[in-house]
Amino acid sequence: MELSERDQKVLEAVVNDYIKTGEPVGSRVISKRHGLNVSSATIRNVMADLEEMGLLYQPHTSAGRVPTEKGLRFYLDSIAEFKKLESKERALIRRAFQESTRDFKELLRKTSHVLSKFCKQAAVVLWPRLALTRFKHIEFIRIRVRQILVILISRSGLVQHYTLHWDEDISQDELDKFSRYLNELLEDIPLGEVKKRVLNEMHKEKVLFDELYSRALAMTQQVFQAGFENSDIYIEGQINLLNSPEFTDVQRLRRILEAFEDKSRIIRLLDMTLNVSEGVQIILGPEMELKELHEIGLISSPYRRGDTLLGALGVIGPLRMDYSKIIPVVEFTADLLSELLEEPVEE
Amino acid sequence: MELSERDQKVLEAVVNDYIKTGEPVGSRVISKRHGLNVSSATIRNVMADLEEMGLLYQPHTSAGRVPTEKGLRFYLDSIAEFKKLESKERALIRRAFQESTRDFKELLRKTSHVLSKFCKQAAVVLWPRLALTRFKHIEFIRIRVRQILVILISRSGLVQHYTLHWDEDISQDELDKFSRYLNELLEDIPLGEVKKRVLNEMHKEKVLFDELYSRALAMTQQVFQAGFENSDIYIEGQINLLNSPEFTDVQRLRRILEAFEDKSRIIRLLDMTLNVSEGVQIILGPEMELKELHEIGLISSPYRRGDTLLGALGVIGPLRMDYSKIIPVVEFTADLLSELLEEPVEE
DNA sequence: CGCTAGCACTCAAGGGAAATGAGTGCTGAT
DNA sequence: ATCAGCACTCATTTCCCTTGAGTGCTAGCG
Repeated sequence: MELSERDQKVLEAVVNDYIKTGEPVGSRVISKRHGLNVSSATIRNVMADLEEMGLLYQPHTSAGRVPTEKGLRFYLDSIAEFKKLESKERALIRRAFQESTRDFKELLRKTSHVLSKFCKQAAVVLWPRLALTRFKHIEFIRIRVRQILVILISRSGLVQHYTLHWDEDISQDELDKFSRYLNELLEDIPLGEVKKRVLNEMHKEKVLFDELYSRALAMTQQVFQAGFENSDIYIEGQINLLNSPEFTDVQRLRRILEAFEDKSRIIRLLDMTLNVSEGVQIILGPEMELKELHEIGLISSPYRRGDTLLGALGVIGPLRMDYSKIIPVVEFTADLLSELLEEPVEE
Repeated sequence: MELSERDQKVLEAVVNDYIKTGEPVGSRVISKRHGLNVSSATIRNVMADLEEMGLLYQPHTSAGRVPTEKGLRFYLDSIAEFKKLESKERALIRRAFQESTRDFKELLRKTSHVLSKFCKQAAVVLWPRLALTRFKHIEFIRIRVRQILVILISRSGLVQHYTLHWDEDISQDELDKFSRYLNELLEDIPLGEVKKRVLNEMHKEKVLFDELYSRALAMTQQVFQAGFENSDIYIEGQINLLNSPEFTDVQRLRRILEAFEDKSRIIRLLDMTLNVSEGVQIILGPEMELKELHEIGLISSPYRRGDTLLGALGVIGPLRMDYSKIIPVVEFTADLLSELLEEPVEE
């Protein structure tokens, strides 16, 4: 698709005005407000062309134009240029993180809070993919007969736990031995490799004939099979969606919030973005499979530790949101979070 | 306030119809539908009386009557009789809990899910007051230099953790000693008494001169001071509020959801109910201090283990909700949760 | 040939008058 | 005491008209 400079300017103007006002924008406004020195009639011709290309759309004959999803996409991909976040804003966000503890969960929660506050939209933060974090510590606690609480801690301080039912009752003393054995065995390996390591170990001779070892391994196997899969997500600031006039219609709002309720979908959505790119991504509603979310957009970015992409964070808002503000915020926040997760060099 | 039998019947009819339809109810409907064999004119007279007493209210001259908060209160306290939940429903709720693990958090989350699903309103479940649960295990993990992850497990399997910054760096070996010492010291005492016990211990001679002990105690002191206070709450099904026509007005809805956003208020609210009574309580919006919540009602009940009231759960909905359904559900769910929390006798 | 001024046309949105109907209060009869 | 009947009130709905923003088209201009 080729657009002349002027065509692009007109499209840009339409998108910008539409994002600002939410109303269809007419030719007159554009010819007046924006620097193109042509009459409204000319703009109309251009707009008619853009409409033919499927970039604009007219709600009804006597209304102005609204960008289509295709138009928005084209604008975002080929026309708009997004700056880095201003240093003033950067400082503000940094400050918001200042007081927060270094507790992992707390940090993620804080992140979602900050994002939703600064972008005035709903924010999502995906938990790190467990498989990528490294083993630090495991502990088995006997809660009651045949019921064992398994606690897993990753090197970065992420705590996971899972309640396990076991066929026979095991004393706390023995469980302590399990812990000691496993803590040594699994030291510092990525959680994603635990299963493999355990399987390997199970076939070693010294283990095959040692009841304690093999039970410990069997238990670990089961726990990692069932227990620690759950990736989770923090969603915050859904109320902000109420700010947008497009969601004053309760039915629409309902559909969308319902989609949020089922977190697994959002998780999958964010998870997908992890495989695609390293930087900020924009996914427009109509590009998602979920038709409940057709009317919203997602701006997301992965966060990392070192070179591994751990998880993702993002902002969810109406298609008509302030990309020029939100994109830099998302970008910076992701960087900041990555920075905070960076392991300091041991002194 | 004294009401004749007939007056009560009329009030009841108004409340019931209003709850069902959400519209002001007129005299004609009442004289027809409900078993009182009097004409609408007579009903009108009765209604006029009830209005004078402040139990009913007329939005405008030619509209029917709506119960006032006072009227609703009177109805709930003195007129309505709530049955136990039907056994069919009971079985359904039991079933919903069937598959769930015995993991504490999972259980609470499940509870909020079940409540919101069965009552078709928003549900809240307050975490147990930590102070009332008993000590099971504490563990200190060195995450990085001068940063220690403290994990606390209560006897019922509730896991809490907190990231602690400590002035000097302590090796994992030493931390393990801390754990062993404290696990013995604090065995099985209620968490609310930990601080006292620690303080006591600090003054004992054998501790005063032992560096390890006193450091461990100091650390515990600090953790329990700052870390484990946070009571939390699960809120689920807020979307259900959108079902009620009274909240299709976005502004109202906004106010209410905003109040939800700040969980601490809701926590305080539920926490208060814990001190009042043992059974189901109904708090009507106007009775709360928070004027944001004037338009909603809360039906809550404590849950317990044995004889101690641990926490509370409840349903939040419009003032006009189906009390006759929800009250029994809340009551039963609280009982069921208490039952599930019951510690089985050790075999 | 590209641009523009001008004009007729379209259509959503706003506003006001009239119709509708649910519900009341009061009165006089039973 | 209770009720039938009637006049009255007032929110809600419906309809129609006006308004104004915006378009497409065409003829004329540089």
